[in-house]
Amino acid sequence: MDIKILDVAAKAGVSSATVSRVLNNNENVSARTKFKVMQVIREMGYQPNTAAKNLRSQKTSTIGVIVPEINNSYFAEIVKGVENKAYASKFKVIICDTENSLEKEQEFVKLLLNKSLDGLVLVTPLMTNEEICHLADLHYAIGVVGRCVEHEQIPCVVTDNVSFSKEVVSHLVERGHRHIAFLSGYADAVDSYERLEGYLKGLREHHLPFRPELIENGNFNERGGYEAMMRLVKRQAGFTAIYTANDEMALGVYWACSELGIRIPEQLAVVGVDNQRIGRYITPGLSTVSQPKTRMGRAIVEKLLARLEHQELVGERIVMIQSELIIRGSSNHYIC
Amino acid sequence: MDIKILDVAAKAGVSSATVSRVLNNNENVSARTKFKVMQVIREMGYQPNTAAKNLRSQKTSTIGVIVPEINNSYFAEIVKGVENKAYASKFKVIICDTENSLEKEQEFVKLLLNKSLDGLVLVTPLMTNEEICHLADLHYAIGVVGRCVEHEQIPCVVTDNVSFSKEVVSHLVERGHRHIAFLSGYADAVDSYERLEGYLKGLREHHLPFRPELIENGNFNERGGYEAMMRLVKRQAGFTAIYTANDEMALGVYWACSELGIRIPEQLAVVGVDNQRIGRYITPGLSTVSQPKTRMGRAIVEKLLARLEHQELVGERIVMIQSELIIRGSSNHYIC
DNA sequence: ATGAAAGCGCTAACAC
DNA sequence: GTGTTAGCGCTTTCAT
Repeated sequence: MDIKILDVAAKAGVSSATVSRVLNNNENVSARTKFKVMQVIREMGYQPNTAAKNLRSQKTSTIGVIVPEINNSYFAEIVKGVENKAYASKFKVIICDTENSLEKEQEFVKLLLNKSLDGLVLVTPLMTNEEICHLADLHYAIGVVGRCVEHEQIPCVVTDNVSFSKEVVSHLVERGHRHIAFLSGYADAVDSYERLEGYLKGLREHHLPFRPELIENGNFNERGGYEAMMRLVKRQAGFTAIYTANDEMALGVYWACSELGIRIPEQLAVVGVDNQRIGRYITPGLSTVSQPKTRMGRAIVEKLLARLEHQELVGERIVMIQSELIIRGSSNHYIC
Repeated sequence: MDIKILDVAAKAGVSSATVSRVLNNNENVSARTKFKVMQVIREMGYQPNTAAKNLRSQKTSTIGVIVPEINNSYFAEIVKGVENKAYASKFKVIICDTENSLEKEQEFVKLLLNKSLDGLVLVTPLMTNEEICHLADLHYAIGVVGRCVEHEQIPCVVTDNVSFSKEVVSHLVERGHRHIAFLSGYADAVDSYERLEGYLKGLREHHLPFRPELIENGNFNERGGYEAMMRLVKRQAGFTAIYTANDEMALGVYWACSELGIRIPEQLAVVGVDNQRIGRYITPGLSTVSQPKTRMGRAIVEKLLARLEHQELVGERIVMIQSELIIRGSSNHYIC
């Protein structure tokens, strides 16, 4: 059997309470005793039993993180930030890759209820805001990334969709474009909606008319982008630039253009969002918006751990992370 | 305070032992009692406390997985397999992204010692085989992916580096190549070594001489591949094809070729390993070897959980996962 | 088939 | 500054 605290206590000639105090850096231990105990701990290779500690202290030093798919660089980067920050605070991280299954997500949430987890990070969750708020009402510590949930005690890390989308429009206008199409993702995604909003605000700022026939939906994936672009072209609406709500759809646009013989950027400027690695390798390089994903992960953990420590949220509830427009060949061309 | 097993017992008019039996699907409970207890559990929304359960049963239903970097599709896919399989068996997964820090890796291993984890999966670990074997000697459940550790009780999931490398050579020979260069990763990496071995065996099989001046090291990254290719060319060794130990270095070769005006595949055939997504988008498409990463993750968890259940390893200790050669434009050209 | 009771290994309130 | 001790909430003999 393993060594337990009483074994250490016996060998060090003190009580288990004193050993516990040493382990938990309690003030009330003389330097001499502390030294002695530490020495015995090292000698015996003692490791405090986590389950016993958790049971007694009603804490686990563990948080969960739920992502739709871990094998997607966007989420993997966020998870990295979560793990790194948690590790720095001696917290463990249990992951859940839901594969877009609401059921699996809800199943995982039970780890909060059965006290396997001190807190939970939801990255673009499938659950409704009501469900999330309900958990927070029950005083569970929740943090959300990529969506804004209206609840006093829920910190949210979001991106500045509206602001960078306006920036994209400004950039295109500056290059001489006046007819800019927009490809959204699924209609009900917040990111989609907010990027559309930013696009519209950008147009207004530059006194450009909003033309509904220049809006299409591409479901956030490559094929969807391809098909949306085909529909747009067939409509003969006339546009010289396209802003796609993510890089994936931009790839679909590239694909469509190569089939249709449309030259990028001379005949069509393209700007995406996500700064996927591929964008740097395709020709021409894809202009895009870069979001500091790892930092987003770190930020939400910071908020969550503070909430855990002080029993309530501290500081700003909503953390908006600034993104950066990266201009590459696909939109870096002046038209007259 | 939360509801505990005694509350359920009281309300159901039974003892806590009976409730526990129901929860753990023990045979010795009458159908009637079981039904009644289940009903009360549901009514009260009872959730068994994990820490108490863990403490009492000396198990955690949790495994750890250590990867060098989670934000790398190769490892992310493996983690996905690990998580999916674990979830299917009601196990939780704690991740550790070491960022190639041996220290962090060793720190994480302590979770095994302090009983936070029932088992641990090491993906291309930094630790020495000795360290890993030592843990296994102490009867901790360990699984290794991407490296073969010689220990009775350690299951290993590895790829068929030698065999697919031979296949790559055969493919190139079939296209008419007789002077094939090889770019290895870091010299001490097993993958590097085995791929080199397969390359050499492939040459022998086709009665081609081994020419040491055609071997270079590119550190598994893009820049390294670029520099290695430059050295190779400067050497004027004369070769018409190059096999790089991963796709990353192949990208470096593309880069070098574009600077040097070498046409792929007409003047140089290129084959990589990993089937990174980028390979499909660059021009010409990169021939590569695809490894079923998610399946590797599932496989090691399967082994590990079986080992946990039966207290010892069952079935094959070494699982070799078959890879697939994907031929794209970069090598699909016959030379005379 | 069910209940009583003894811990699992630790922490913290209380006593000295 | 240190020791004693009572649990944390569950599982599992051992009775019955």
